[in-house]
Amino acid sequence: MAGPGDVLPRTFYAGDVELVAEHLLQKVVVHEAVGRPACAGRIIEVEVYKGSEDPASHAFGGRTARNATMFGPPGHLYVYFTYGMHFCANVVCGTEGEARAVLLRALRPMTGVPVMWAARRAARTERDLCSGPAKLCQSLGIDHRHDGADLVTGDRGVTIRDDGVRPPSPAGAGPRIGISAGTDLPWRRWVPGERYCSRPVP
DNA sequence: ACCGGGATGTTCT
DNA sequence: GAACATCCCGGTG
Repeated sequence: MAGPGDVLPRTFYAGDVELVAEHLLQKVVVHEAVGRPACAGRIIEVEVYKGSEDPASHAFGGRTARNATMFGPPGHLYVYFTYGMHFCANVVCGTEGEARAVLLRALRPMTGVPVMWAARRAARTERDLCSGPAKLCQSLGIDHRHDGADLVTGDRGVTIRDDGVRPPSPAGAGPRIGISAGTDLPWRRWVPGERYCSRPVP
């Protein structure tokens, strides 16, 4: 295998979405695109979205063409387009039909950093590369073509791997960012002490 | 450091 | 027509 560590199995994603979110911290997102070096970053900040019962979730109100991937089986990438110019990536969790997902909010760049710089001209510091859900997609080259990608088989080059770094215990927890409903829920999770989070943490 | 406005287009009411 | 799981840039302190 080309990336660091072992690709996470399907069963990893099938559990309770809050636990999966905490266990995703310190795992490694790898994008191996044809014709360019692989790039990878360590997950340091995520958010939980709980499908039809969560007023902040795209799945609130039921299935549509856009959110269809969320309602599918776990271990796939749900990529959506927003604000006319940005892509954001979620990991589908739980069981098929629940529409639960974990939004990737920040990574610490690991490998292929020059590729990330080339993909994100606006970045001024290394922190700027992946310190936000749309920034990390731009740096890693993740877009609408990756919606529905299988993270276990790596059918579109994207996988998530365990290289032996343990998740924090306890993880940081606080309200989600950029939403107007469900702001009372502490469903943003991060690696305490990380400087590359999307926003300063409490 | 913090704040405000504009970019840009898909999705849903 | 409004909202949007965002980001960037230029202002001010």
